Amino acid sequence: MTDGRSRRREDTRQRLFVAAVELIAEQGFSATTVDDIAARAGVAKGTVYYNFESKTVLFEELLRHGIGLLTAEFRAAVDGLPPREALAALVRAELEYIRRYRAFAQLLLSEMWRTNREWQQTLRLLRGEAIEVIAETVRAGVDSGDLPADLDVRTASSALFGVGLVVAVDWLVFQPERPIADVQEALLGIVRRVAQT
Amino acid sequence: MTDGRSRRREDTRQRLFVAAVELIAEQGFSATTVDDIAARAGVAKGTVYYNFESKTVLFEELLRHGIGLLTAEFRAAVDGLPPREALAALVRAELEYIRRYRAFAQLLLSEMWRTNREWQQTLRLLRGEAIEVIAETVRAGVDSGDLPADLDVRTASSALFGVGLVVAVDWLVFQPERPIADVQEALLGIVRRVAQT
DNA sequence: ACAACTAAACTGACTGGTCAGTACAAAAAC
DNA sequence: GTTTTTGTACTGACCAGTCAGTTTAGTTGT
Repeated sequence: MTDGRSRRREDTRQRLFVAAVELIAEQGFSATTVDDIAARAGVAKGTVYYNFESKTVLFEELLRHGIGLLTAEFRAAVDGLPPREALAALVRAELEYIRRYRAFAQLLLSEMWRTNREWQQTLRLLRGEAIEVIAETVRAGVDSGDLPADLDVRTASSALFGVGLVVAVDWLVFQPERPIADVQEALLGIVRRVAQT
Repeated sequence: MTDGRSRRREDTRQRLFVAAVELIAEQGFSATTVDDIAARAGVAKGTVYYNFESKTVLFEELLRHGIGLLTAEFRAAVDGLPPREALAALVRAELEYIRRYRAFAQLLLSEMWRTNREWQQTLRLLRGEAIEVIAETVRAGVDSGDLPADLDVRTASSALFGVGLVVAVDWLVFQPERPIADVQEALLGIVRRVAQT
């Protein structure tokens, strides 16, 4: 069961993910070479190809892994909460996630709105899954009258997702000395005002 | 003065800018080749190097050109207006700009928060110039009491800039069938609520 | 206990292709 | 007659992906 081989392999994959996410966040997918990733992970280039079909597949699995985690945290955050509290919980969860997986968030922000890339379809799908959690919450709030009736669910959801991302990453990149708690405060304040019926 | 030669050259440079901005918006800087840019501009590769020192310099001048235009429109928009109206005018100007230079906005969103790229310093500087115009307006509003006193000028300004960018580009990429006027409406509503004293 | 065996995991030199940048003679535009 | 553009060919660096060989972890036989 606890096979040392598969544990070792999972470890290598994890190290490759970490190396790849950092480098791609800094430089972008195309500017990051497989040799770079291997070197930063402390493995040989061949190991990358033993563990992943190709550079693109490595990136796609990385996206799946990262966004999957985010979606899970979204689901856990809203669980059982009434709409307006759930909305605040979502903002908190998103920022907490960005704080923890800073490089991944930066990568997401940079690659999210690209077109004409082979992995674009994958990213679009995953983005949809994460936003769907937000959309469910917003929809419930609008239906129950807890949120303004004229709120467009699809728009509000994707805006909320994007805004959290951009504000947090901007803060991390351009004003890193500030505590993330301040961003959370500011964003919560904005969301609360906008959510007023 | 109106030298036909320099006008012609300016024309070529312009065509190269347009080709480059479209390709880089779609694929990113590294994935875009000089041959691609030349081909899309309908120009020989040598012409690119006759007009620009290198691929990187072409991109830097492109950034300067594009953000310079945006900054100018910001300045024109706020000219003489009282703070709260100036703020609304800024949002309108930003969205109008994004509508007109869609590809450039997309490019900006993708490259803005990168680190470790040779042109990053240039971009950071230019971003500062554009945001400074917003910051002046916000500062004036806070000083005169037209905007909430507890508003952090630097944060609010960069947030406003980034949010406009992300919401507009998100709309353009994921819901292109919708009229941009809707985004403007939504954003203005949000900004108005947040700006309430 | 431990040596022999096996398959999984990993290595790194190598290949084939791509791309930024160069060179330059001839042509076109002004 | 000067500036700008073209077209083509070339170079050298770089890089994704391959593969034959090596190491490691677990298994089997004694």
